[in-house]
Amino acid sequence: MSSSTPNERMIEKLARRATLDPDDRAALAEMPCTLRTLQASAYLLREGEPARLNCSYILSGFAFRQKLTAEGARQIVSVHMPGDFLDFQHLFLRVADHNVQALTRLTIAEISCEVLQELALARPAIGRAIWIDGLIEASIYREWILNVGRRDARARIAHILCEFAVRMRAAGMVNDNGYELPMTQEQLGDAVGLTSVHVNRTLKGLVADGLVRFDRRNLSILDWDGIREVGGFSSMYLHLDQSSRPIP
Amino acid sequence: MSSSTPNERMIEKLARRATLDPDDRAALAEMPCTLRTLQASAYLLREGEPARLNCSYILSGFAFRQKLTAEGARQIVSVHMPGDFLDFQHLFLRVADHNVQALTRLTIAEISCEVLQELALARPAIGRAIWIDGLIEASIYREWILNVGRRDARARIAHILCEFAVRMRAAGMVNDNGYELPMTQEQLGDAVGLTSVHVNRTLKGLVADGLVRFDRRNLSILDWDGIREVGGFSSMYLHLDQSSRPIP
DNA sequence: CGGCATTTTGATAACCATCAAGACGTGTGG
DNA sequence: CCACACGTCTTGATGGTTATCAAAATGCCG
Repeated sequence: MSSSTPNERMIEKLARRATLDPDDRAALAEMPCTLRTLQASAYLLREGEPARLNCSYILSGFAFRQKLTAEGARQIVSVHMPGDFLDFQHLFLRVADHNVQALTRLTIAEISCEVLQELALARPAIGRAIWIDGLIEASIYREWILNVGRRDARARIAHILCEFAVRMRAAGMVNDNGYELPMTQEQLGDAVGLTSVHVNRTLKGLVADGLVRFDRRNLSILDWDGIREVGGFSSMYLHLDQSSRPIP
Repeated sequence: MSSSTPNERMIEKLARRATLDPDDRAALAEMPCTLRTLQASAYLLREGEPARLNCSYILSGFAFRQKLTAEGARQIVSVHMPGDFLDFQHLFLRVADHNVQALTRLTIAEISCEVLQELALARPAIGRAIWIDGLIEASIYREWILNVGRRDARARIAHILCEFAVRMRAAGMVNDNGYELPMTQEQLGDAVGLTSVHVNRTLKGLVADGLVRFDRRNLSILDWDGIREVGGFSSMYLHLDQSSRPIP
């Protein structure tokens, strides 16, 4: 009943994925969770590790998923913001296939996998919402494969800046015209498959062309249509609205 | 009860994802389906299209998912073989965010989304198996992002050849030492973010080094340890065995 | 103020794309 | 059976994009 359990933000996000009735919300709100705070760059999960008994989502701060090649090159495969589930796939898989790391100082809520599974089973709308959330994450992965595989540096960076802008807005994290980009240029490079040096030059190109402004990690998009076109960005793959099919 | 409905192969694959009891299997086997055959390169689903009422999986042949940049460059984001679900995400999402195309002549079984959803709800083990299947697909997407983002041409191609070898074996599609690679070098390039010209040269390099043999689209791996090392391949991300966590 | 991470800039080289053209293979129709 | 057309594979030459190496400038935190 309490209107501000830590779970609120996560519930709101799930409610955007599927219709939750008041009982669903109450069940989620009452789900016991423990808060944990991590320093930037702390690992939440390591590749090869057995799945945890807990499952967590972000309360504040940012996190990312990452994999390494045998030679040690790093690729960031996703970036996560408040409300996002972090190790949700380990509800079902035995072994972690990638690393999850805090991007900034991070506060998460941990809930028991067992409790969440029971809830998903007992209340189909909740299971459905979590499932859909995972499907949308997969859609973002597909777009990232396209981004890294077939766009040049300028388009890649423009695209990821657009994606962040849209997702940040949906998460309520935009301040007037821009947003706080919580990544170094090296991390940005790791997310789009470029070196930090080339990210720096390309980013400066976008700034020089008047498409974005970028002061001390605060990014403002000055010409939305322009940057959208450079990046070939369309938000469809984020399935922000109408994400949920009507229940048959 | 009939032991050879078209659904058999799909059931076997799901059974590798989660434990299905005889009743689960029977329910899946009895699920009505209609067969459809498509020519190579026919579209099963187009980006932007509203979700279908049916959901399909492959009986024979190969298919792939694909996205295009605004400039028309193509990126293949996944390749699918017999037993794989093709438009499963549209159980829940309203709009297709990518294209699905036949790679070879393709036979699929179509089942009603409604029926499958009801089944997934009524029989948790089935819902669980389908869910896990999607989680593994997401894991493969993550590996592909790493592949295209951080490996050079030689490693990229070695890696995808390893992945196909392992998945083909799991799908029972290997003939003695090799497998039939159902892709042109141009399609291979679209899957790893390279041009067909560069795929050709790189492939020839792998052949010249005695790692693989490649005659008329039949690929044999001659030196498994060697090619695995070149590609930095480890099959962990495929979650082939022990994919399913024990039910708490 | 000093130390450290991050950003910035320059010079050079590697990798891969692009363009072009020929070879090979396969299916089709005369 | 041959001729032809078409897709795919192959090879060569060239250029552009991005990586690499190096070092200086900036910003940030203690």
